Amino acid sequence: MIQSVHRAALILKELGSSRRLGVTELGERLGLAKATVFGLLRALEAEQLVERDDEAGKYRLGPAMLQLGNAFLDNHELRARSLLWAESLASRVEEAVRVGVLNGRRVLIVHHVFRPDNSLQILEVGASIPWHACALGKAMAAYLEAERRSELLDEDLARLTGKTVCDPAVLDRELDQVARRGVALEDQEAIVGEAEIAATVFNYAGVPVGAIGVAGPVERLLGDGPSPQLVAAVRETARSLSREMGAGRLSARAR
Amino acid sequence: MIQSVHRAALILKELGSSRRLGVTELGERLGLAKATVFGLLRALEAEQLVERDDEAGKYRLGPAMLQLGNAFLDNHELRARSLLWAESLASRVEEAVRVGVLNGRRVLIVHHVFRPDNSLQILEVGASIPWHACALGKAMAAYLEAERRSELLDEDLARLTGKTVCDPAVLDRELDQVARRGVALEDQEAIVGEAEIAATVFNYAGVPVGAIGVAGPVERLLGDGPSPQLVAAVRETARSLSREMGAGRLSARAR
DNA sequence: AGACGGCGTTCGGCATCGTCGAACGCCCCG
DNA sequence: CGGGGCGTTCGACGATGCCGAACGCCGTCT
Repeated sequence: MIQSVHRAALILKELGSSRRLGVTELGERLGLAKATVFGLLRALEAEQLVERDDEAGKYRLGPAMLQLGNAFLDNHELRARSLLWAESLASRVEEAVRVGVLNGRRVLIVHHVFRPDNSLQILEVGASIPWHACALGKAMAAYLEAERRSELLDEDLARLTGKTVCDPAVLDRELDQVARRGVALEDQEAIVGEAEIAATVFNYAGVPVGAIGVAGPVERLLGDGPSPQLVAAVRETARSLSREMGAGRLSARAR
Repeated sequence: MIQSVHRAALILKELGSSRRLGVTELGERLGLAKATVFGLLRALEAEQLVERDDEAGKYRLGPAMLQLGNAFLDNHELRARSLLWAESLASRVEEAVRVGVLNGRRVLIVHHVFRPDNSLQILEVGASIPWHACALGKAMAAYLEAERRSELLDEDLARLTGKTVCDPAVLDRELDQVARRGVALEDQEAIVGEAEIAATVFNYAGVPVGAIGVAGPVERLLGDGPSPQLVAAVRETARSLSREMGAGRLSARAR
């Protein structure tokens, strides 16, 4: 649908995962004539969505991309509403807090508060993680309708560490448990040594729209069993956020 | 050039500055038939560059936008090389550090290290500031070739605060002074109470490719004249970064 | 309760617009 | 000095995306 737009998007995604590429290489990867790729690049360049590397005429993503990515965040309702809650959760439990949404088979981090201890941490906003390898993803998956859930379970569940759960049956049972407990856990399933405790955020209609959770060293979060205070804090924050999402919508409707 | 790509980009930019819009409104703003806009939106939606609001069928930017914005940062050479320098500058002077590049008539912040004092700060990465209202912008403008500089000086120099310098002649003289001193200053020209000290980053060819600077409360940065330690720290950091940018390119060439 | 207006959406025909292969000029390398 | 790789230009063909008009849905006004 709209060939040229589709192809332009393919080029952007290709450039996004490759630092810089030339016209010829892009043409080969996408199976397009050089002239076609060139035309598309020229158009994207005029929009600053793409820019030319100083030398060698190669292309990379352009600054407009960053501005639009930021605009996405600014317009994101869940993110906007979670800013204060995430901040207060982080200072309450003294751990990093992440907020994510489900995007296909991955969780996209839309907000991230550093652990308040002055240590050097990298910002994860914009990162995307396989849903089955983080507590945020499991928290959302647990409340999806059956059909969508089995879609997620059916396909490639990549192994990221020795502890990643890749068996659909095991994951399925885990999701049931998550739904019962109201929190999802993750024990070094994405990064060795790192764990996460997360809970689901719902909108006014009871549909999961995201998740919020605490991430940190496994010994502090899951020492012997998940820390009860952390679980309680995460659950309460998620519930407050859900209420706010619902209240927002309802008051908007009342207008 | 490539009408549909251009129009798609216009839609994205329009959505970026409006939270959410409907087909009709977009059509009006861009002077396009509804059906045309709809087709473009459908294509963009398939790429996740745009998503539909749950109710009311309005559209907003999609999650792929955030991923691409992040990919831009990951691929950004100046940003990558500035990470460590910015961190060490921030802890040395105990103030926030910003790194920016010139994008048209604005400075795009590509990296931002918080002031290390646990205060609540908002991340400015992705923000774009009129070049004449920040030290980063003036640091770059001062070293542009004459033609490009006068382009920047010629047009709308918006007033953001009472202290914003909007007179081209005054700015022109200030830029000469920046070039002589090797640092640019900004005194509450963007935000009342906030000042900045910045220096230019050059590539191997001596072309300004960005700037790095310290931002903070005016009394700490410019108390009575710019703090000499800060100026020295900023200058040294910018020079180190420049050397690294140059070295990177030269070694790449030597291959 | 009914009609209206506004919305997002579908349809189909026309001509525009993007696509492609081939050829060009440039640079680097042998 | 010749070759091969690159990004770029050209021109002609025809697929493709554009548009105006019509549809169906919802909320509102009377």
